[in-house]
Amino acid sequence: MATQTRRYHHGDLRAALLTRAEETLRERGPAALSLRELARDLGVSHAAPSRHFKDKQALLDALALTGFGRLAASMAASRESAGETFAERLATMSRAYVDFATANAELLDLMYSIKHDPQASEALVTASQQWAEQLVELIGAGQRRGEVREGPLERVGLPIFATLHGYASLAVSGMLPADAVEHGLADVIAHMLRGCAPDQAAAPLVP
Amino acid sequence: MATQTRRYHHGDLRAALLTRAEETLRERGPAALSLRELARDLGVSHAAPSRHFKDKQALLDALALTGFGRLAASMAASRESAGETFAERLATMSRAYVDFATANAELLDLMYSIKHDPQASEALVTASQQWAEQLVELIGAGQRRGEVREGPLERVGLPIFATLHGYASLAVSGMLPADAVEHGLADVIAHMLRGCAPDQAAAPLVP
DNA sequence: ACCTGAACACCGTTCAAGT
DNA sequence: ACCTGAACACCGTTCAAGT
Repeated sequence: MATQTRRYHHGDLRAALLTRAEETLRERGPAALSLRELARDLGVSHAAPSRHFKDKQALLDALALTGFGRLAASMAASRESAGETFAERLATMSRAYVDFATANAELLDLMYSIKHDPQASEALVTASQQWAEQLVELIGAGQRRGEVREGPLERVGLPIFATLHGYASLAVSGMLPADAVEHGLADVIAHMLRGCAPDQAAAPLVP
Repeated sequence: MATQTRRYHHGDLRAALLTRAEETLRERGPAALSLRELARDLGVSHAAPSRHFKDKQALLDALALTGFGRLAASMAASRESAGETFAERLATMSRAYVDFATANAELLDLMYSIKHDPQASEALVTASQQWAEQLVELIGAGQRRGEVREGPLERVGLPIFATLHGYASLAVSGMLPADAVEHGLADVIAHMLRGCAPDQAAAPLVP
């Protein structure tokens, strides 16, 4: 498709690049992401993106950063609608995480793959830990209510953290049939509750 | 190995490509993997690899396949040295999985990232499920011993599966300090045991 | 059968020059 | 300040031709 009028200055090239990159990632996967194609799609020269991202990795990092931001926001939002008990609130938060993961499968992969990179920016590393902190707060509240067993927050939280992340990861990588994701999540939540219930007390079941 | 005594320029290019590719993956990450560089390293023309792998993806698939094979083998080997009780055997298998993951971080990523691809070969998909089946067998044996609660194997197994996979995944992606991996694993195993203990019975602790 | 060498259509990155 | 256009050094893939 031949371009017609091309504005010299793009209105907000940086934001446009990120938006388009996420679309491409979602629709055609990470291998199909190319700076040159992005520039072409936005009607800009192939060198223009370098004004906003020093290289391709910088664009991927920025994309991951927005992902972590949206994940944390949707988990925070889920707290508003959550119930009173630890079981209800854990279930709500778990659903928020798994929903985000299935709705943003390729992005989630990008978000976590970036972290092997020792070059990863400070901002990215802290952003990646933000959703875990919401879970940690939840567990602390559960302990205060006597619904979660005693112990250091990280030690009680780590297995919950791993379970949730692992389940989302299985769902995202297609190891779970798509129609089994919602159903399996209930079993996973029940497992997490049993695992962190106070001794000698049956964990409350999810509704 | 069916060897031809006669060779043109290289003895076993296919195997050499896979070996070298894994070294590069481990040392310089997936982005640094290039067929042309591989060919250069092995002293062969850049078109030679296409005789053995129809394209780059085919080489990555083959690499992932060897990975799943080795993972399944090392989990199977861990069964030999495992104890009698479900708790001991679960702990041994979990360690085998996490050890493989940390020793082959980039490869593990490749193994799972390949599966979003609907093009993934039949062989790859079945190989990716093989280690899970060993875990399923273990759980079945645990149920027969009365050490794991009743229920369909997939439903009881899925949370264990998710937890183990998630923990390895956290360790691999660097979200866990490297020196915390071994220590955290004990908590994770204890959590799994509590989560699948029969009702009204305390789960045995790992040694 | 296995490999070479050239060719093609892409990349990411850099930089002097334009507006 | 923001972008262009050319240049450079890479890619993956294909294919006629060599051995």
